[in-house]
Amino acid sequence: MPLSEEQIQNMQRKRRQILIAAATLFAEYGYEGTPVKKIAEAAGVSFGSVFTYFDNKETLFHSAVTEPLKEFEKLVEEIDPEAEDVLAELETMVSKHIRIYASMNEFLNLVTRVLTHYRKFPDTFKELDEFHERLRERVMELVVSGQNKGVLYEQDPGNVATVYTSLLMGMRLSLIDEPESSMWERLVPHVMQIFGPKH
Amino acid sequence: MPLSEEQIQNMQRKRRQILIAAATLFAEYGYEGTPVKKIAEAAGVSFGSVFTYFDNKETLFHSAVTEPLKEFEKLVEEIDPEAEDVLAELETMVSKHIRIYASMNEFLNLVTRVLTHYRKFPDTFKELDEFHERLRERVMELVVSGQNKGVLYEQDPGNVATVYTSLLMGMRLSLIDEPESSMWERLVPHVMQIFGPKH
DNA sequence: TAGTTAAGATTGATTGATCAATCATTTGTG
DNA sequence: CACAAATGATTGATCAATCAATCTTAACTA
Repeated sequence: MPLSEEQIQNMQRKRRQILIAAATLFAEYGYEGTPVKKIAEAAGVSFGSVFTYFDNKETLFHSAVTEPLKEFEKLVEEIDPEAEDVLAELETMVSKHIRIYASMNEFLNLVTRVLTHYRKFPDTFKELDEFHERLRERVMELVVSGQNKGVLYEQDPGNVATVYTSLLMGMRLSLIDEPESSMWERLVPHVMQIFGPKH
Repeated sequence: MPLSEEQIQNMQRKRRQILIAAATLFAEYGYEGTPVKKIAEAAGVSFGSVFTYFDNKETLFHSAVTEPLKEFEKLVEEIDPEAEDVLAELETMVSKHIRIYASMNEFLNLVTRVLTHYRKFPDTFKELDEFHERLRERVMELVVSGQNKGVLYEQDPGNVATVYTSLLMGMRLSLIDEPESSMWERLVPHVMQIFGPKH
């Protein structure tokens, strides 16, 4: 009657496959634009099986967006607001973020869909917004520290953080057909300007 | 047999009403998420009439996105790369753009949908991309002029223009539930930093 | 060990709803 | 009357979700 360890692992793998296929297709074709049938095919699973793993299409969408988000939590934690050399810490952060935003085209497309459709996916939007707020908070702390240490010009740190995170999302949209990561790298010093470094 | 002047005007008005309703609904619910029936209702027109004005739903979408774009052409033309006082010209431009981007939530949502779905709407995407390129070009010329005059620090002008237009789009996404225009206004000096003004 | 049972996962045909597009009919106008 | 615009019922396609039937396997039995 109970499932064996192997069966449980198989089911977990299946669930992951469905999520991956869903994320890819939702990112490419949008929520209404991707039939569950297609997700099932891409995941190598029968149509019916999708509904044994997820109550309905909406739940699947929510999970496909929010579960990968956990992977990105370390992006927030890696920022050290207590860093001695604030400018170096900022440059490391920007460089890392740029590289990730450049490479996560698919997932960020998905995020964009939720943002532009936030009335339709309020719960999903809320989780994204909370993540964004945590990131913004950390950046803000680092900016405050830099201003106190005198290595950054005085500006409203909240606004600086807002402009920074906005710029990351905006670059993802503007360079949407620009997979060339080197183009992105070249923008790092320009992004740094936002923080008002004293030269 | 020929239509009277009044009839022609009525038809043109009807066409405009359909386009306005379509833009609003497409922006809110996306392409697949808005039935033609709903557009017809919102425009105060019968279902069948939509198809006497537009061949099909795709054509209607394309027109709803690209026709309002003509209104924005003056945003590009208003930038004067020959301006004496480059810093003042830049600040005027940024202020104007911020105000417009803050107020055009609906239309820019629509634009974002095309960008994230550019494989599905290649022709529409192309027109948006061309507009973006014209804007970027003008900004670049102004930056070059500012650097030659010595009022801006030397940076790659192309990159500066890219970062600027990216930031505008990104702010629209980040502040998606922030209709408060005053929040946007406060970001003007931060955006100016991108251009590297000498103080 | 082989055979039996039952719990639970898997499947895809079916159902009912929704949609874009068509088209025969009606309405309005010169 | 003649022509063109306007209408909405109809058509055929597509979709999410359900569900009865099938398969898989752990647990039990002799």
